[in-house]
Amino acid sequence: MSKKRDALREKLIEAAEKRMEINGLTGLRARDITKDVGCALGGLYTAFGDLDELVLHINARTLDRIGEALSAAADDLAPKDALLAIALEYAHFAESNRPLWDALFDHKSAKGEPTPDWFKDHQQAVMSHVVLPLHALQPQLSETDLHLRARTYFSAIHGIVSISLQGRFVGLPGDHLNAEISRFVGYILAGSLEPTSSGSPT
Amino acid sequence: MSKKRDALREKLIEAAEKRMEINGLTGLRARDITKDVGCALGGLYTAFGDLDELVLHINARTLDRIGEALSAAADDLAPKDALLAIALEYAHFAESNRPLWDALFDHKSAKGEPTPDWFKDHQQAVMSHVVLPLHALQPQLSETDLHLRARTYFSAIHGIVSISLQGRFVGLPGDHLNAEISRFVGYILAGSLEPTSSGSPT
DNA sequence: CATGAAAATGAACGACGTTCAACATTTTTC
DNA sequence: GAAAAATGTTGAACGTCGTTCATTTTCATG
Repeated sequence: MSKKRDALREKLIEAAEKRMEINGLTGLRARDITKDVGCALGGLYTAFGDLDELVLHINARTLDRIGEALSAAADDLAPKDALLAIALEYAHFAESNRPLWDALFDHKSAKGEPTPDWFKDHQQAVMSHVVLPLHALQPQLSETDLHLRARTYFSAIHGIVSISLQGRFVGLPGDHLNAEISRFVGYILAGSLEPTSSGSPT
Repeated sequence: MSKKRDALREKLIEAAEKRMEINGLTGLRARDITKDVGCALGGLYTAFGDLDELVLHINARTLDRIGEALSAAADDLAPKDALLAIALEYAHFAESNRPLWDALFDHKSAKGEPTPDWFKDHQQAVMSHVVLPLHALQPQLSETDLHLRARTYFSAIHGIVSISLQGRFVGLPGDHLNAEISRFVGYILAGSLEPTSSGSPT
């Protein structure tokens, strides 16, 4: 029933992803993609409701790749080492997959549509690689707090990588990224494990 | 000689900024702006080379406002308190100026043009509010290292704020932002001042 | 007032995402 | 297997956008 349809969807995602790896998110044209696939322009709108929806599928794939990369990097490591390895691997992935990684955060759905649940699952899968070592380090945390801390840690690393890679911010040598991350993670781990720092800082 | 021209530029920036506060960066139309100002569509291109260039001027204004806000927040505080206050104020500014703040990071020049120097100056001015207390805390740092650490600190806070505000990431209560920032800054300050953590972490 | 340079104008252009009436194909029905 | 209904595919056409540029208007100067 939907065998052909699914095949077309897959081919479109593949072609669009290939285009995006070269020209980035802003260089993605419906006409180019459909030409690559060999279907009519309108065909894209029988497979997806939107060009945004197609991008969402590409981004889901990218999230999965990030998840695999983080998983491999943290494999077998002790919790603290895992957190550092994840941060460094995240930076490495971003560097070596710039257009795809950029699209992950540059893309905003034109209409006000909220992020679909199936996409959030892919995000969650990435986040789980931070949750695991964090849980090992701080087993007393509630589920909610654990996820809050994981998101905060991930967000901070993401910010460092993000602003470093988009060199448009005030020029500073960009190859110090790994060193900055290592030092920064060191600070966090040292600070968060201080038994005296349990009070709220003011 | 260029009095009228400068007046038009100013009116265009003002009108565009007002539009952006309501409809965001993606809702910015050359036709709307010029209609608001009362000039012809082409008039925008006698004042600016580009719509992107106009956005750059709005963003420069936003950076200046952030600088003022951070300055006021850190006023008179001890270095460690200043760093926390800056982080919290940055989050507060982002929350209460969403469209303008979003544009600051969503905007990418369509062509490959690098960020102009005059714009980097505005960025630098913001960063200087992090550099100052950091220098007080770690006076032994070289100029380069100082700016690297400042950018890393700013980037991390930015990442936390950024991912928290764009709620599309896996749903977690958003009003914990301040608490997360406070805790996180506490970690960094505690960890970075540990005399035993001078070795490279592994 | 005449003149020429500078600024302003808005119709026109090309590129884009999206739509939809027409056409083609597959499935169902008898 | 033919006819009919449902479904899938097509690409010309539409509306919107940023941008251009031949033309007109403005205005300081001789």
